[in-house]
Amino acid sequence: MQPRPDDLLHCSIAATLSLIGEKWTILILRDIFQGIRRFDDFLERLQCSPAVLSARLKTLTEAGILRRVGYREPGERERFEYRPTRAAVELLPVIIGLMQWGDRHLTADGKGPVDLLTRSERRPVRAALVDDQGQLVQPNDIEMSRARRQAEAVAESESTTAPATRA
Amino acid sequence: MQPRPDDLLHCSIAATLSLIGEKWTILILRDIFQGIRRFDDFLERLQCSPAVLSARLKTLTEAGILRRVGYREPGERERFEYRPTRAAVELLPVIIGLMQWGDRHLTADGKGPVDLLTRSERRPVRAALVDDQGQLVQPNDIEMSRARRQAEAVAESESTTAPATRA
DNA sequence: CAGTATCCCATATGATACTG
DNA sequence: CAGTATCATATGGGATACTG
Repeated sequence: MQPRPDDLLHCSIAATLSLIGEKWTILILRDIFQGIRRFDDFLERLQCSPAVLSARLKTLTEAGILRRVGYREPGERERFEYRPTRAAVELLPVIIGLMQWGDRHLTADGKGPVDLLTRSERRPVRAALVDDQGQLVQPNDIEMSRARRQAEAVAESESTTAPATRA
Repeated sequence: MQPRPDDLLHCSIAATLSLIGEKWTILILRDIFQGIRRFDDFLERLQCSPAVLSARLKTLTEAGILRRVGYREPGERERFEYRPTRAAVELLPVIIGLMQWGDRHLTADGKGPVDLLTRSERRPVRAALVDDQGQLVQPNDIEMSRARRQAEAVAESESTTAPATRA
């Protein structure tokens, strides 16, 4: 998915989507977080063509989101698997956020077919917004505005404030 | 973006993507959260064709993510604007998650062009994973597994556990 | 198993003109 | 302003065959 070049420079949302916004990419990451590691296993779960899968895995690997790791089981030839990197893990709020939204808004009972629990204490997990102290933030207490960094005191005529979140 | 029908039923991630996974949809929501409300303003910022914008706004409205509201300024004819609903606000972890990932991984200095602050105390905001008590959860403390509800005690031969998050 | 290479097609999109 | 209509094009993706 390629937005206009201008957006790629000026908007991290567009830039990220240009990397992981293709049709199958997020579903590959979903599978990764469910433990899928090998080409044929992805293929079976996604039901996409191997060419597409190959291309997406390559993009994800080049972006540093997956690592391609060779391994060899005793007596077997070398195989490869794809593992999540830290950059992949940092996409979890996005992926879990998508899942949670679908659970709430697109199912009859508001519950989805996949559970998320902490390993340690088996507590339910959800994506949320927090401040720099880890305290939950109410969504309509948020203001999204253009950052003002160094040399940007220029072009002051344009409005830089933003009305922001209000349902 | 239409994944295979099977996924729509069994995966909330795929289901949500089928609604908001199109090329411009998330960028429309980005603009919504920056206060954009009117057709021509979206058009100018997105630089997409009016037909596409129209279609996406329709999808978002039908999905209950936006509301189309008529208004009339004194002496003017009726105009329309699009406002976020609660369902839109619940997508913020996804949108902010995308932005935050791009800020961290796709910029030189790790900082993006948009700031997120709480209105009340002007603290930085980020997307994160929390448990049911609002406590932060470490990403690799998470286990994603098929929920076991009512009649699913069948088909026990298949492995239902998942290795999950490990970089 | 783990991919790559082709071919073809559906459709999303860009460009543009038009309407109330 | 707020869209709808039309047309040409690009490209993502499905199907399938092939390779080390």
